[in-house]
Amino acid sequence: MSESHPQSTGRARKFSRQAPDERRQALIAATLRCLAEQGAERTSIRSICREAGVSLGLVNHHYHSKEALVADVYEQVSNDLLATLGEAARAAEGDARTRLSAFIEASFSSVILDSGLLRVWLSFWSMTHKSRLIAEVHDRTYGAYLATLEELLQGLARDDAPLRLDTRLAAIGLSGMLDGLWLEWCLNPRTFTPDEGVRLCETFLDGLLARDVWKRGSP
Amino acid sequence: MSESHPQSTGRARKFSRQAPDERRQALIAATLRCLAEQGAERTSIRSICREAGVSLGLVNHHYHSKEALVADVYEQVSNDLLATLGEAARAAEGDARTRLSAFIEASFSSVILDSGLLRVWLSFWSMTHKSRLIAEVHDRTYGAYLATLEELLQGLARDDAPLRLDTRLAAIGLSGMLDGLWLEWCLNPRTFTPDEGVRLCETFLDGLLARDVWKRGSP
DNA sequence: GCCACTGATGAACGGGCGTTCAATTAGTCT
DNA sequence: AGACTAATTGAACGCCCGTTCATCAGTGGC
Repeated sequence: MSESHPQSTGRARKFSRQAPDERRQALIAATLRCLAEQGAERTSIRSICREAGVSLGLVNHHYHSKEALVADVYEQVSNDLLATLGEAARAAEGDARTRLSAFIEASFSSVILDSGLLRVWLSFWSMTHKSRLIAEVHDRTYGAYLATLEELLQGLARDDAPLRLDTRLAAIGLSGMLDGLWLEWCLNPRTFTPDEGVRLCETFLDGLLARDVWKRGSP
Repeated sequence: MSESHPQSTGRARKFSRQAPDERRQALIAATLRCLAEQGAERTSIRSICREAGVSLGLVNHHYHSKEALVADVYEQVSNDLLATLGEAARAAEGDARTRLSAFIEASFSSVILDSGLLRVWLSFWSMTHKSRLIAEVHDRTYGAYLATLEELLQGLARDDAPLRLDTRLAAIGLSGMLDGLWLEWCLNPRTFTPDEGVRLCETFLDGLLARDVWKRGSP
C-alpha cells in the first residue's frame, strides 16, 4: 500500500519530507482553511499544524513567525482573487463596458460571496494596524486591485471620447461599492441578492457615464 | 478632599460602590477604549478591568459573559453613531438633497474616519459568525441605519415627483459605498481624501436621480 | 448602632497561546 | 552500506486567557 501508512513488513514512517516550497504551500493552504472556518482569533499555530497534518514546530521552521506566514497567505489569496476577477473581465468578449460588467458580475459570484472569505479578510484587516508586514501587503494588493479597475475604466473613457473621467477616483468609488456590498452581503445575505448588488454597481457606472453628472460633485 | 482618596484621618477606601447601571456604563466605555486601541484580539477582560480601574471579577458580576458585554457595546456605539449622523442630516436646513448631503459629509468627518473606530467595528464583525447575540445586534443596528438612509431617500423621491426610485435598493447601495470607502480610508488614509469620498457618494446619488439611469440596470 | 444586602475583590483553576530547541529521522550522496 | 544533511518532531517555557467563588466592605433600613 501507500508508503505513508504502516506496513506489515516494517515500521511506519513517522513523517515525510518535502521541499521547503511545497511545505510552505501546504502550510499556506492550511492556514487559509483555518482562517476561513475559525477566524483569526481561533487560528493558532497549533490549529494550523493540526490542519496541515504536521507537528507543532514546523511552522517556525519554515517561517520565523506566525505573522510572516499570514502575510504570505494574504499575498497569495489577494493575487488569486484578483487573477480570478481579471480573468473574468478578460474572457468577456466585447467593449470596455462589457468587460467591466463581467468584472462586477464575477465579484458577486458565489466564489466571492462567501462568509468564510470574509472571515479571512477580517483577519487580515484586523492585523494591518499592528503588523507593518501585513499593512504592506494590504497596500500592495489593494493598489493592484485599484490598478486593474482603473485600467478597465480607462477603456471606458476611450470608448466614449468626449467624456472626461477621473479614472483614479472612479476606480476608488467602484471598489468602495464592491467591497461595501460584499461585506454587507457576507454579514447578512438576506439584505439583498447578488443580482441587486450587480445592478447597484452598474447604476454607479451609468451615473459616471452620464456626462454632466461628474462635474456636479466637483468644487 | 474627595472620599475616593486616602485621608489622613482614616484608611483609604478600597473601592467605591456604584449603581449597576452606572457601573455597566463605565465598563462599556472602558471596553470601547480597549477595542479602539488594541483591537479584539488584545482586548481581554483583564485589560477592560484595568482600563475601568476595577478588579478582575467585576465584569462577570455585571455581565454573565464577555460576549454579553461586547454586545452591549455594539448596541450603544451603533446607536450613538447613527444618532450623530441623523442629527447632522436633521440640522441641515434645506430640501431632502441637502439633508442627504449633510449625512454624507458627516460620514466623512474626522469623528467617523478614525482607524480606532474601524478596529472597533472589525471586532464586532469578526464576532458575528460565532455569536448569535452579536449577529442579532448587527442585524438590528444595520437595519436602523438602512431605514434612516431610506427615509432620507424617500424625501428625495418626493421632491422629484416623476422619479421612480427604489429607495430600499438605493439605501443599500449608498450604505455600501459609504461603508466601503470608510473601510478603505481607515486602512490607508493616503488612498483618497475625505472630500473625494464625499464627491463619490454625491456622484452615485446624482446617478440615481438621472431619470433614465436607474432602469438601465433593471431586467 | 447594627444588620442584611449587595457591589466589589482577587486568588485560583484549567486551558490555550507563540516560540524555542535538543533530539530524531527521511532521503541523498558517496 | 554508511554517513551526512536538513526537514521534522514534540516537550518545555513563560505568559495570558475567561470564568468561578469564597470573602470583604460600603450603604440603606431598622
